[in-house]
Amino acid sequence: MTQSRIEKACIDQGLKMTGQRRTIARVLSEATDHPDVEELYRRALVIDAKISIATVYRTVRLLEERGILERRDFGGGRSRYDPTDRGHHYHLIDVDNGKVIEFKDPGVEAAIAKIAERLGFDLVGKRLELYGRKTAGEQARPATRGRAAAAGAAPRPAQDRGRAV
Amino acid sequence: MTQSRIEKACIDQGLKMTGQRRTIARVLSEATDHPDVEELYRRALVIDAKISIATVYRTVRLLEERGILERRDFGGGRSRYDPTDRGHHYHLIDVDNGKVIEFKDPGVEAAIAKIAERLGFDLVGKRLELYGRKTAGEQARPATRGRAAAAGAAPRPAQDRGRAV
DNA sequence: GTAATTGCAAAGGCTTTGCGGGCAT
DNA sequence: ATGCCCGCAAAGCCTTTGCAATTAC
Repeated sequence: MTQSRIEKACIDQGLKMTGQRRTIARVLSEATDHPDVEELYRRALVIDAKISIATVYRTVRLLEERGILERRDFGGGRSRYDPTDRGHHYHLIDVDNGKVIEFKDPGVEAAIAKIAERLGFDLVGKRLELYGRKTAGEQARPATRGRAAAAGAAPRPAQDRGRAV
Repeated sequence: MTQSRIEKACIDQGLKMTGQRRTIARVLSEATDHPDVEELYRRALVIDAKISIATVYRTVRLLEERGILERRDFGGGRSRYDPTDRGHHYHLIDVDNGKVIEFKDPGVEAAIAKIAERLGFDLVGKRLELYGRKTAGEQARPATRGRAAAAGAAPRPAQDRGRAV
């Protein structure tokens, strides 16, 4: 079995590679969405039936501190994770199905830089999230919700009344 | 005693005005920052020494549902509240002291609209937050931290390792 | 060999909620 | 009068943590 993308990043960072970390690294490497810890745990369980969720929490935190992961908060009370090596991008969340679309845009980039300068600040971080629904005409059928769709696309948990915009 | 700005909004919404709601409405009307529930509770206690924090939670939630307040999440695990009648704006958080600066900008506004159109979405919400520090030269002295500064400007709680960007 | 890591379960922080009594309309 | 609201304390949810056993280097 070849070494996963994130595992390589861990090794580059000099992290001690345990079986659990390798498992989590693999799950993260294979993900194309923005899973939360619970979902990472579920996926990890498939590979290692006795991994603990505490380990998942500890690992994502470690990876975040090492700059391998970025923690995101799309509302809903749970943090979601995004491998840094996917490059800088923003997110558009489809409110009908929770799907997250990534995008870049030099226009906003420029506008943001100008704002920071105008206000006299050096940016250390920025967050831009758009929430919307497909424009009528190409409206997606709000998928029949038998079982919650693959997480990362899951409808918001009860705790969330709407979203903090 | 004249009726506060937020109290008027509550009445317009047909809400039953209890003493506690009037208190919270007043606190919200007088705030110029983005307090969290704990801070609202502290301020409300000055006016009504026996108000309960549960009531504050219930009230901000109600006001949010009625569109009188907007819930914001600047990281740190607590929601912060922003009266809707202040108008649409974005936020720049000074990472050195937690202060929140509000701003508007037609440039980003336009860029965002263009992005939504390009992706084929109708926006129902958006979030833009910038995190930065004052540009060197006009660098603010990182205030001596005896007691936590007025909340809404409080340094992030321990739970927060950095910020979900 | 030794310091770091893991699993488990308990604890923590923020928020919600069940319940009996009280209050606005 | 009565349905909504309040305070209290307990519970819920996500996340962290203490501890003893285990593991990577």
